[in-house]
Amino acid sequence: MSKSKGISNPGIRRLPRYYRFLGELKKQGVERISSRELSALMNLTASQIRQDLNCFGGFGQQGYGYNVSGLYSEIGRILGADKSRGTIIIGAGNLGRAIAAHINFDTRGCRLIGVFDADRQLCGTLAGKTVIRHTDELEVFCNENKPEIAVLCIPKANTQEIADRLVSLGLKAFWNFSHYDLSIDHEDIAVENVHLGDSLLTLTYAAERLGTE
Amino acid sequence: MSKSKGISNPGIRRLPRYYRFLGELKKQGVERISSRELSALMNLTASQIRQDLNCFGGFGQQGYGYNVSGLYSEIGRILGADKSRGTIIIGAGNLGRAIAAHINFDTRGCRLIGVFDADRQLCGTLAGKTVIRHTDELEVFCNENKPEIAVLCIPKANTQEIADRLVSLGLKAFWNFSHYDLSIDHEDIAVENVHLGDSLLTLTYAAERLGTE
DNA sequence: TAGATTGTTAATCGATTAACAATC
DNA sequence: TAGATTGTTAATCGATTAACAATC
Repeated sequence: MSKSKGISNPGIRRLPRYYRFLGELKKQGVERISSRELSALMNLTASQIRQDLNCFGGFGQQGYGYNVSGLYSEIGRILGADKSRGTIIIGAGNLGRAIAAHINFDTRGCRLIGVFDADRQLCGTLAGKTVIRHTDELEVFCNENKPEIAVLCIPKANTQEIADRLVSLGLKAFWNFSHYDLSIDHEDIAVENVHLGDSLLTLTYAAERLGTE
Repeated sequence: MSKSKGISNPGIRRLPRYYRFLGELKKQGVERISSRELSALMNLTASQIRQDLNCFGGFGQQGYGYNVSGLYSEIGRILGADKSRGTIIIGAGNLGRAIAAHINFDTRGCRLIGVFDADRQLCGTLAGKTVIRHTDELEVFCNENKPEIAVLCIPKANTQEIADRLVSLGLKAFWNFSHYDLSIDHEDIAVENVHLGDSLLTLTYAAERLGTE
C-alpha cells in the first residue's frame, strides 16, 4: 500500500485510458504485462505508469509485472465502474438521442433510467431503449428513482437553471454537453464539461500548423 | 511581438475556451477587458492569461487591457477559425448524424461537404442538411472536392483501415470518435481523439470521491 | 502627471523522467 | 541463484504564479 501522495491531475485523466487498454488486453487473453510493454502500447513512459498506478497501491510484482485481469478490476474499482448509479439524460435532441443509443453506461458505473425533454412531441418516443418523458415529470421521477448523474444535452440558455433544479432534486454529478461552462457553487457536486466545439477547434489549430514545425 | 517561446500544451487547449468567452463578451457588446476581469470569468489567473496570449504577440495595451473584438479576431486567426476547410463525416449512425446536425463547423474553420456510410439503406437520406453517400464513392468524391478534415464516427474495428485509406486520399486531419486511439504514423497528419466513454468514467471517478476530500 | 494594466523575468510549484535498491 | 521488473526516491523538466519595470 502506498501512503497515497495522490495521483497527479493528468494522471487521473489517464485512468480511464488505462482501463480501456487493459480491458482490451484482457479480452485478447493477455495474462501479464510489464510497465514497459504497456508504455509502448499506450505511448507513455514506463515510469509514468508505475507512478500513476502506485498511488493506489502496489498492484504489480517485482520481476513479473502486472496481472492484466487483476489490474483491470482494481482500476475499475478505483474509477467506480463497478457501481450502478442511476443516470438521466436531459434533452432528447440529436445529441441526447445519440448518447442514449451510443454510450455504454453500464460498463462505466452508470445505469440509464430516464430521458427527458421539454418538447411534448418527443415524449413517448424512444431514445435508444428508453422512453422519453416530459421534463415536468422530473420532480416525481427523481423522488421515486433517486438518480445521481445527469447528462445535459440542452441549449446553453437553460443549462444553469436546469442544473440548479436538478441539484435541488438530489443529483450529484453532471456530464454537460451544452455550450456553456457549468460550474456549480455547491460543493459535493461533480461536473464534467464536454465541449465538442473546443475539441474541433483544437484540431483546426493543429491542421493550421501542419508542416510548420 | 514576442520571440515566441511557444505556448504551453495546456495553453493550446485553453485557446478555444478563450475564443468562446471572448465571442460571448463581444456579443454582449463588451469593448475592453483586463486580464484580471477575464481571469475571474474563466477561473484562471491573470498571469496565466497574459502568458498565454503574449506567446502570439502583444495584443493588449498597458493601462487599458485588451480590446475584446480585436482579441477575438486574433485568436480566431491563430486557431484557423477564419479558414473554410472541406470536411467530411464517415459513419452516419446516431453519433455521425448528431454531429452533422449539432456542430457548427463553419465557425470553426470547417465546411461540411459530405457524409458517408457503408450502409446502402442510409444512402440518399439526410444527416443534418447533407445527403448521405456510400463509402464506395469516397475516392471519386475526394478527388473532386479535396476535403482536408475527416470526422470518424465508425466502429473501432474499421477505424485504422478507413483512416489509412483517407490519408492516401489526401485527408490531413482526423476528428476521431471511434473507441480506438488513432495514431497515424505519417507525419503531417493531425489527430484529435474524442473518447466520450473516458470522459464519462472521469465523472464517475469524481462522483465516487465526492465528500471524500 | 497619476493610475492602471500589460509584457516579461524570476521564483515556485507540480509532473515527468531517471535511477536504483528491493524483491519476486 | 540470476534475471526481471517493481516501488520509490532523487533529478529534471515544464507550467504556473508572483513580481515589477515599462508604458499607455
